[in-house]
Amino acid sequence: MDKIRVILVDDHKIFRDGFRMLLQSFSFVEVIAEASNGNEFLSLIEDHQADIIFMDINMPQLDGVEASQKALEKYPDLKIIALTTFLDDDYLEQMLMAGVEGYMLKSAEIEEFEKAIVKVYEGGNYFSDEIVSLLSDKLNMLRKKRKKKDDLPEFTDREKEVLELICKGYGNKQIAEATFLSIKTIEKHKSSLFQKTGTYNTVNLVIYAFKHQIIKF
Amino acid sequence: MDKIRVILVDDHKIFRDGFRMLLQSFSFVEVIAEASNGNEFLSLIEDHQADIIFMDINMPQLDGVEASQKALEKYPDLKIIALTTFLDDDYLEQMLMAGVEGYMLKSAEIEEFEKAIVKVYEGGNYFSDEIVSLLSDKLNMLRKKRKKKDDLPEFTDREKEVLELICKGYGNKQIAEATFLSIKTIEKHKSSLFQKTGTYNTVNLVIYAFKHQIIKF
DNA sequence: GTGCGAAGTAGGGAAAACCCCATTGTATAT
DNA sequence: ATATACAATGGGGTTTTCCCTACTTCGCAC
Repeated sequence: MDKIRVILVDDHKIFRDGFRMLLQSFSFVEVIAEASNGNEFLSLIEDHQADIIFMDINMPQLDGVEASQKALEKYPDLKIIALTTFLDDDYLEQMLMAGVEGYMLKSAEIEEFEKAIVKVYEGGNYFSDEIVSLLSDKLNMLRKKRKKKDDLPEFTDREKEVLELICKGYGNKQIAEATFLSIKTIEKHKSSLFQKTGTYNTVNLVIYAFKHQIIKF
Repeated sequence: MDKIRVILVDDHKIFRDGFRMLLQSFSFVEVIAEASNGNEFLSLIEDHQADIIFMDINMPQLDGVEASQKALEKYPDLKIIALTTFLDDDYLEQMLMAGVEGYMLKSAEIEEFEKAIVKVYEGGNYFSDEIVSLLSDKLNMLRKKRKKKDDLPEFTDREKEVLELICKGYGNKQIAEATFLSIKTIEKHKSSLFQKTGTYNTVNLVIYAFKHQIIKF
C-alpha cells in the first residue's frame, strides 16, 4: 500500500520539525511538503497531490480558516485536519463550516494523531475529545440563552400543528385538507397564534417562528 | 465515596434488565430506578435523587426528547445521557438542544459506558465516536447547502428592496407606502420574486429567503 | 433611426387571508 | 350541580393577496 501523503501548514518551523518527525515515525505516512502560511499552502497544493493536510489556524498573511475555504473550493475532496494550540478557540465553528474533516489539539497524544490520520484517510472524521466537549458546551450555551431570553407563549396542540404546517409553506386551504378541518377553523387557530405572538398576519407569524426557533430549518 | 445513582428509561424491559446488569458490574454505580416511558420517568424523578439518567429516545406515550426537556426544565442540573439504537437518528439535534450531557449508541462497548458515566458525573460530556461523525456530517451538509446557495437567482434592485421589506413583515400596502409605489407594482415585483424563486405566495417566499440566508436575522 | 428585450409601472377580477361573532365540548373550581 | 374558562369548531363579510394582461421607459444591437 502507498503511504498516506501529508502536508503540514504551520507558521512555527520548530513545531513543523517536531511534528514531521512524529508523523514520519508512522510507517504508513509520508510528509510530502510544508507551508508556513495560507498563501504558501495554496500555491503548494497546485503541485502536490496530498491525502491529508494538517492545518494550523493562527497564521500570518492568510489564516487557516480562509486557506481551508479557498483550498476546498478548488479541491473539494481535500481532507483537512485543523490544529489548534489552546481550547479557547473562536474559530472552531468557522473551521467546521469551511468543511474540515478533523479538529485536534496540538497537544494531543501520538496515538490520537495516528487514529485521526487513519480515520480521515478512510473518509471519516476525527475530533479530539476536548473539541467535542467544547462543541457541546456551545450547544448548551445556546440552549440556556434561548431559555432566558424568550418566555414564549404557550400554544395548544392544534395551534402547534397549524404553526408547523404554516412554516412548511402551506396555505389555509392546504392546512385544512391536511388536518381534515374547515378553512374557517384553521383561520381561527391562526388568529389565536397572531394574538399570542403579537403578530398580525401569516408572514409576520412565520418570521416570528423562525426568529424564536419554534420551527427548524 | 457514594455510588453514582443512575436511572434507566427505556420501553424494553429486556434491554433494561441487560443494561442494569452491565451497570451494576461497575462497583461505583447503583441503578436506583427504572421507567418504561417518559411519563413514568417524570413522576419517578420527584422521589429519586439521581446523578445520571440513561434515556432512550424512541418510547411510547412520551418520547425521550420531550421527557428530557420537561425534566430539565424542572431540574436543570439533571445529567442525561441519550441512548439510541441506530444511527439514522433525526432526534440528535433535538436532544442536544434539550440539553443532554451525552449521546451514545446502545451497541457501545462496556468500557465506553464506564467512561461516559465518569465523565458526565464529573460535569463533562460524552459522545460516541459515531455520534460525533454524524454531527460532523450534518455540518458538512450545511456547508454544501451554503455552497448551493451560491447559484441563487439574480434579483433586480427593486426586487431586492421589496424582498427585504417583505421579510420585515410588511404587507403590500405598507411596502407601497414605504417605496412610494402603487400596490400593483409591488404585487408585480413579488410575482417576479415568486417566479425566480419557484415559490407561489408570500409565506413561501419568506421561508425561501430565510432558508437561503438571503436576509439576516 | 428602428427594433427588441428587460425592468418598472399599473388595472380588473378571482382567490385567499383575515376579522367579528356563535356554538359545542371539556375540564376546573366553588 | 352550576359557573367559569378555554380549546376547538365554524359562518358571513371585508380586506389583502395574487394572477393575467397592458403600457412605458431605457439601454443596446443592427
